[in-house]
Amino acid sequence: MASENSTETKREQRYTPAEIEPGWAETWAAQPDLYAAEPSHLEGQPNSKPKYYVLEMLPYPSGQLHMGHVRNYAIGDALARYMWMQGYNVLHPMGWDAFGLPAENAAIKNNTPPREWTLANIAAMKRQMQRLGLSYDWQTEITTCLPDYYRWNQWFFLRMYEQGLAYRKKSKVNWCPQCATVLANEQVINGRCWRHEDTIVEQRDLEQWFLRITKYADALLDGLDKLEDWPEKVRTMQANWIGRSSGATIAFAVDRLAHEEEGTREERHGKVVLPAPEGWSSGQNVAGQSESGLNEIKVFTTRIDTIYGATSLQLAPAHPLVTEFMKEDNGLGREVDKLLDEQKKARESEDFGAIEKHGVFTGHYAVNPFNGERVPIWVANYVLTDYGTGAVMSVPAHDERDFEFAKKYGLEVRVVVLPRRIGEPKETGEQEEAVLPYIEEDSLLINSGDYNTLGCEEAQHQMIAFAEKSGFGESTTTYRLKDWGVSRQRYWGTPIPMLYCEKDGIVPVPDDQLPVLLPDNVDITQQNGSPLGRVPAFVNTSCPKCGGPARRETDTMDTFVDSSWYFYRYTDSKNSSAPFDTNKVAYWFPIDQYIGGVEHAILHLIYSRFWTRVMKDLKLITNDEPAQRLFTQGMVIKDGAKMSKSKGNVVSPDDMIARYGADATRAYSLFAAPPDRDLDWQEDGVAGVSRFLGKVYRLVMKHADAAKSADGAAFDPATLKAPATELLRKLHKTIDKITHDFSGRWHFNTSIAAIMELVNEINAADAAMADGKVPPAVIASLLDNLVLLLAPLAPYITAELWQELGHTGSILRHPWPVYNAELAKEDEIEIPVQVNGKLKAVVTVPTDATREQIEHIVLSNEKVQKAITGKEMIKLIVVPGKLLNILVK
RNA sequence: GCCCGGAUGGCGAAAUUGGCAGACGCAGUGGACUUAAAAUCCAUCACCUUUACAGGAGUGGGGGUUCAAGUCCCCCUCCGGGCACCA
Repeated sequence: MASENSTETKREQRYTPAEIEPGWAETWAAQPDLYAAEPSHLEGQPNSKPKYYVLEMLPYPSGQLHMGHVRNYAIGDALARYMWMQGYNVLHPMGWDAFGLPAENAAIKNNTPPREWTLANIAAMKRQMQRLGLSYDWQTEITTCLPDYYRWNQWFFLRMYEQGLAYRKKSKVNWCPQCATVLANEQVINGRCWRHEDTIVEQRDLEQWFLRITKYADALLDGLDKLEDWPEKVRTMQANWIGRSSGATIAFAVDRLAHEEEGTREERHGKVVLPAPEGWSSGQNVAGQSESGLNEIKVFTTRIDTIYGATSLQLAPAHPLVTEFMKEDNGLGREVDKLLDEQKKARESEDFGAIEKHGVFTGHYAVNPFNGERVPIWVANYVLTDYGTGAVMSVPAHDERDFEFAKKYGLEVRVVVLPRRIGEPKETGEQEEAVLPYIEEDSLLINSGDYNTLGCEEAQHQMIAFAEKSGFGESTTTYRLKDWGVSRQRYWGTPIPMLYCEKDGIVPVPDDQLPVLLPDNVDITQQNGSPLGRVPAFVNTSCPKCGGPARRETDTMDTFVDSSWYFYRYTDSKNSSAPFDTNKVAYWFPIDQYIGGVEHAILHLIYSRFWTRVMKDLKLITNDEPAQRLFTQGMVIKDGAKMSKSKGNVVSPDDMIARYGADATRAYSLFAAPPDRDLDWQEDGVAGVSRFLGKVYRLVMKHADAAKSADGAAFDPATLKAPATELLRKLHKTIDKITHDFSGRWHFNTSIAAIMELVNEINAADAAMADGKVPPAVIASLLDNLVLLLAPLAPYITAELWQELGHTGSILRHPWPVYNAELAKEDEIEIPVQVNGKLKAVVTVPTDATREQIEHIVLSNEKVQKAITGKEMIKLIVVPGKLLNILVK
């Protein structure tokens, strides 16, 4: 009988997450208000709490959470729970980035409509999230593929159209043959599609809708400086992507007479800078002579100060003037075709930095407006068509690429800038060769007419001013950033709310006709353009202006439109008359903490910053930036590689939950590495964390009755003795540490390690607690606080134990433990003693010992004595509270 | 090529300001409990020499500053990520 009883007790105290967790998950799901924020209108009322908006990036509903999600959400959830316990009004929402190509692919493959497939996936993933015990307020949930969300995409698009920020143009665009659609520049990585690493993106001439993100290029770049709480890495990546560079555009007149004087192109192979022809003079207004635009070549340069050293011009093979020249010269045409081909190959190769420079002389000359010299015009494969003007002035002496090119083709290298330290310009040729190309800007000009002896920077100012005054040039800023192409020739996206009327041309859909609904039952194939174009009932409509027949735009929007503003919608997700209430956004924004993967550093994070600035200009919001702080967590890897189906190293969250429980799975993802670092998933480690949770469970269960017997009474610290004092000291040191971890570095791995230490120490005093040597009030304090400290990291077990400790109500609403410095104070500290820098002993001294007392204790220590006997003491270094170092000889 | 990370036991990692390197956990080894297993608990181990005591080396490599360096300075190697003929 007795033995059966004890078996019973043992079973009861065994930690079995499978018995604890599902019940709580159900309880929580049945309380929709549990994680709801207080409404923003309570702000300013007595007792109103400070707001805290913590957000994890919304997932694409693929159907399955992966460990990367789990890690991301475990971090956000821990923070949300901690902030609740700290008394904040927390907004912690979740939603679904539900448009996108995988739904269409699944539709083609499984014959399931994208909508059905997507909604089923959402339901499945939502169940997984609830099983993980994540504290989302599902009442604010958003699903971007539903009309009540995407109608606002259309609404914003119309506002941008009104502002001239959305426009249609024909241009070369990136086309992924796999996706059968156009891609934005941001979605092309090394010439390949961001979804299909092996697929080379083609260039196609198409008419497309663009959003004028370039208008905000300066604002987006300058704004980065204020985002101090964003990772440096992300800010750098965005700055590089925007790629601002300032310089000047200078027009060189084309002298098309030259070749008539001097034989064939090959014979004149442009090695020499010819003297200026009659009638050309420095500073001549060449722009005025141009009619077709083909009588001049505009070059963009950041180094106008080196223009006297320009010994040729280099045009991109696709430059209009080159096309012109090719018409007159078949030989040139063939060579240019080769260059074009090389450029295409370069775009498609893995590392296009390695391409060899080639070029061909056109046989024509242009005139340098500064010194009137004729310089040969070349075509070169390293000149890009779509950056700057598609033409550069080549200054071999002061540019690495130009130097390499000039050496190869025997073009003149003319030095026009010298380091300040070289006072004597007449260096020997060899020495000059050795330092070329010389690209430093902290230098002086030579061989540059009126500008000799000026510093580079000063020369740049003066030369630009002269060019502007003379009308052949101007100060120019260029960007690498291009406007955002948002048209997609796919079905599963937001219809672009535009019409084409024969009479009125492009006509926007009026607001009162929104949303333009995405039709169901569409035949999705990836041939012959947009699937919507094959739905007559969708395409054919009437013009709101003239009432005549009109055609709808059949392209849909890039899915990155959806995620550009979704976090605003959470604050007012049910609003049917506006995307959101401006006042609600004003209360919640900016997001206090945004958490997600670094892979969105350029895509989502730059688009949403752009959208925020547009919305501010539309007076919808008042914040400049969406998120105050950004955190990018590391990847979850397995066996040193990113988890992927093809590698067969995928660990399923469901599997982990089934075996170890959601708490252990989550806690392990926080314990195994600091959150910003990559995490190598080791199942033994999950088992270890599970063992730790079991220890906590048994510890609390064993002493819960003792704790409850205190009945809420406080203890008097003055009456306590060891081990109670020591346990309380450890407890308060742990409280201090974890509170710091949450507010600062987020090293939850060390937070959990600290709780492990605490548990180990309490366990070591198990006998004393069982014998009643520790007052019940102290036991209650230890266990209550232990559970509270663990609550943000392991919600299920702490909810269970909180109840077992006799508490009612959600542990989330219980205040975070308060650190008591008095209880944490040490009576004695251990001080390491070094002799000549080598550790010889560790001595224990009272915390309040004087320097003399410490020296006395140390010098009378046996081990120290042994180490210094017979030697002469030179110096004694005492670092109070830290260390003591004796130098002997 | 340029910019940002990183390199610490068999493994994941810790060391917040220059002050006991390796906390915490995993794995390993030995033991207790058990008919047995699971679960749990205790001990042990972290590299070299040594049975032990003890000693030595040691935070990717080389140099430097300092009483003292994983931490600061200089040079180099390797790994990860980003950018890349951007004029």
